[in-house]
Parts: sequence; C-alpha cells; structure tokens
Amino acid sequence: MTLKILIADDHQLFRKGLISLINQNSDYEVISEASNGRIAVRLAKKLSPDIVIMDVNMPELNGIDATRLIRSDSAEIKIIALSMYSDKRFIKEMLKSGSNGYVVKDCAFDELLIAIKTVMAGNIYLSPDVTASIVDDITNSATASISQAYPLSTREREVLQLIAEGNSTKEIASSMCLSPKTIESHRKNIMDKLEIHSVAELTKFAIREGLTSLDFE
Amino acid sequence: MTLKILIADDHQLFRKGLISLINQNSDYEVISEASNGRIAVRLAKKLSPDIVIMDVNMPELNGIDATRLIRSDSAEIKIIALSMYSDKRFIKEMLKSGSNGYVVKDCAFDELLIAIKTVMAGNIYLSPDVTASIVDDITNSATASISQAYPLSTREREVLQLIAEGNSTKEIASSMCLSPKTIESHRKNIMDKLEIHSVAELTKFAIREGLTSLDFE
DNA sequence: ACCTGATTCAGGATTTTCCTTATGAACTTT
DNA sequence: AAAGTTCATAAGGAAAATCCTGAATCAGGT
Repeated sequence: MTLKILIADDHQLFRKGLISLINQNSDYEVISEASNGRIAVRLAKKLSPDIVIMDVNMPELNGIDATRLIRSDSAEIKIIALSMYSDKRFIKEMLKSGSNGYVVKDCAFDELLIAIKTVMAGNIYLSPDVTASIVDDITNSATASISQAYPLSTREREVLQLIAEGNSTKEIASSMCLSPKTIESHRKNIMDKLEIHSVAELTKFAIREGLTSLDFE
Repeated sequence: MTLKILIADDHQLFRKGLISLINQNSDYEVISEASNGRIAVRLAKKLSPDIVIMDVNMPELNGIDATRLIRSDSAEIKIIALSMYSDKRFIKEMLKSGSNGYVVKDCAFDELLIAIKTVMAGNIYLSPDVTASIVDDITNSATASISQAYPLSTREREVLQLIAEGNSTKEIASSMCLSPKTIESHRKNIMDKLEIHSVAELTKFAIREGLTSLDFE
C-alpha cells in the first residue's frame, strides 16, 4: 500500500519538482498540493494524507500554525517541516506545533526519504544541521527562549501575519471570512499583549518571529 | 543533439527536483549544478553549457553578478533568471546584467520549458507576472521610471524612517517641527512613488533599504 | 524667465482605529 | 459540579488617521 503525501509549499515549481522526485518511488503517492497553509489545512482535513510535507514560510497561513491546526484535528497525520532555514526559532516552534520532522531544503532527496520512513515509524526526524542547532541551543541554554515571549494565541498569530504582510483589517476579515470587528479585536489584543502600538513595530516583531519575511510581495 | 543545461540554486532539494523534471525530457540534459553564483561562473566557463538556469538570490555570489560575469566571458550562453520574486528591481537588474529570461519560481514547469525554447531561439522570455510588472511600469512611465532607482527625496526618506520606526504622523510632525498635514503629504508621496500602500510593507522596504533595523527598542 | 520638483500646508470626505461591552465555547481550577 | 479563565467572535459609538484635492513657496536648472 502506497503512502499518501500532501505537499504544501508556496512555489509551484518547487512542488512540481518534489512531486516528480517522489513519484519515481512507487511506495509513495502525492495525492494533492497546497500553495499556502490555509489550503493545506483544508486539504489535510478532507483527504487524510499519511504525511504532509510542510514548508515553514508561506503566505496567508504559515507552516507553523497550519501544523498546529492539522495536529489539533488529527494525531495520525505525520507532518514533516521543510524550511530554507535552520533557525532555532522556526525549529522550536515547528516541533512545538506538533511536526514530526524538520528538514532543510538544502538536503539531499534521499534524506527526505529517510525522514519520511523515520516519521512513519513513529519517530522524530531532524536534519543533521537542525540537530546541531538544537544541541548548540541546549548547551547555551542560558538565553531565555523565544517561546516565552510568544503569548499570542493561534488566531492572533494568524491575524498578525496578515497584518505584517500588508493587509488591511477589511482585507483580513474577508480573507478569513470574519467580521472586520473581530479582526479589530484580535488586533487590539495583539497590541495589548505585545505592548506595541504601531503597525511598523508589529511588522518588525512578526519578522523577528518568522511570521513573515522581508520578501517583496 | 541535446541542450546542455547548468542549474544554479542554493537549495539542493530544489535543484534535484528540477533536474528530475528536466531529465524526463530527452531534448535536455542537466550537465552540472551549482549551489552559488561563484560556482556557477566557474562551471559555466569550464563546461560551456547552452543554458544556465540561475537563481537570483544565492549566497557567496548572487545571480545578478554571476550573470554579469558569465556574460562578460560569453555572449552565447543563454541565462534564464529564476526568482521567488517578481520585483521590478530584480527584474531590471537581472536583464541589465545580460540574462535572456526571467521566470518566477511559482511558474508551471511547462512555462520553464517554453522559456528555454524562447531563449534558445534568440528571444527574451519573461513570466506573465513579470511582463505585467514591467508593462505596468511602462504605462506609469512618467513617475515610475524615476521611481525605479531611488525615488525618494531626502525629506521623504527622513519621514519614511520615522514611520518605519513606529511613529505616528503626529509624532513625526512634532519631532520635525512641521504640520501633521505636511507629513501626510510626504507619506502619500512616498506611497505613490513606491507603489506601496500599507505601513507593514513600507516598514519592510525601509528595513531592506537600511533606513531602520529590526532591533528591539 | 520658465518649468520641474521639493517642501510646505489646509479643508473636507472617508476610513480606520480605539474603547467598551458582550456572548458562547472550551478548558482549568477549586 | 460550580466557578473562573481564555479564546474567538462581534457590535456601537467616539476618536483619530488617512485620503483626495488644491495650492503656495522656493531652489535649481535650461
């Protein structure tokens, strides 16, 4: 029986390349693909894949929160985080959100296959780079972790991400299918919690936390 | 006779995926790969590929400068720029440096094949997104052509920096001893020139331009 | 002398944000 | 089980900021 895989990444060419690699192996089948976290969550719920390969940085809804949402629905679906960066914050947040592995995009394809086998066996897989980074972090454990300074709820982070991506309250409301008043509430709560009262600093916070990047739109 | 292709991208997984896709087509052969611009320049000189598929953002030596170096050595080698972004500045720099095409990473694989055929026929290929961006630029030529390089006046930069540091229009006005109305004008002019209409993206722009930093205050 | 762009600013219309309040659900604590 | 807490949702009205239009002044260049 083949393993059903869902791929979530915002770059079509990357997705197609990965699908091509994976489909050469008859043990695996890519059943669907998502260009952002929101779509990934919906497809995971609908299709129940065995594995989701999840990019960490995506527009609309990032991989961390998408993972959290999928995990809250299902403990069975394995999620492998895929990232350009071996940044400790991403790794920690991704693992906390319930991912079963963390692989950097610079890895060999064979490593990804090993990661898939490892997580399917019920274990956690981390890229060597990632492991090194984590170990390094543990040895220098004095530095208070970012996780402390992360009092925002899932919903709030979603909203913050969209704010930091340049969306207006209205735009966020319509993209999340909520009342603008709700977004206002979240926005106010975010600002109160962070003690930040400008979009500029909110954006910087979001960049530091990896919720958004400096990318051009 | 097969076309010899060199791939330059800093993410191994992306390279392997692309190679897998390309090698399904017997007209093309990926002869080598480079994980940064410097390696790409060396390999291009050594192997004389027909085409280099060049990521714009790479460590060590970026795609723009790598393209310039390859082009200064050879006018025959076709270079297709591949980027995550359809930002006008990247596009312009890449084309000025001598690339024959500019394709966004979100494109379909078939589009990349079309790009390859187009540049091999001696033409320039641009992704639809990219073309739109360029056309948009031309249609707004009067202001936009100037807005390309570094459009902001000294005063405008000053204001932008203060915006990006989280100050309100009022605060900026009082700190610069000007009317809030003046700051509003500057703000509007900045946004018009940059074609950016949110504080979030304005902040990102300011960070990229080095007008402000990500530091905690 | 004329034109362009930079800088300054105002009035009024529009939009957004801020503040308060509230409700039901889910989860925790007592 | 009852009470408290947090979260996500949202409305009404007040306050503030932004947007649009217009315009005066001044410096620099042709």
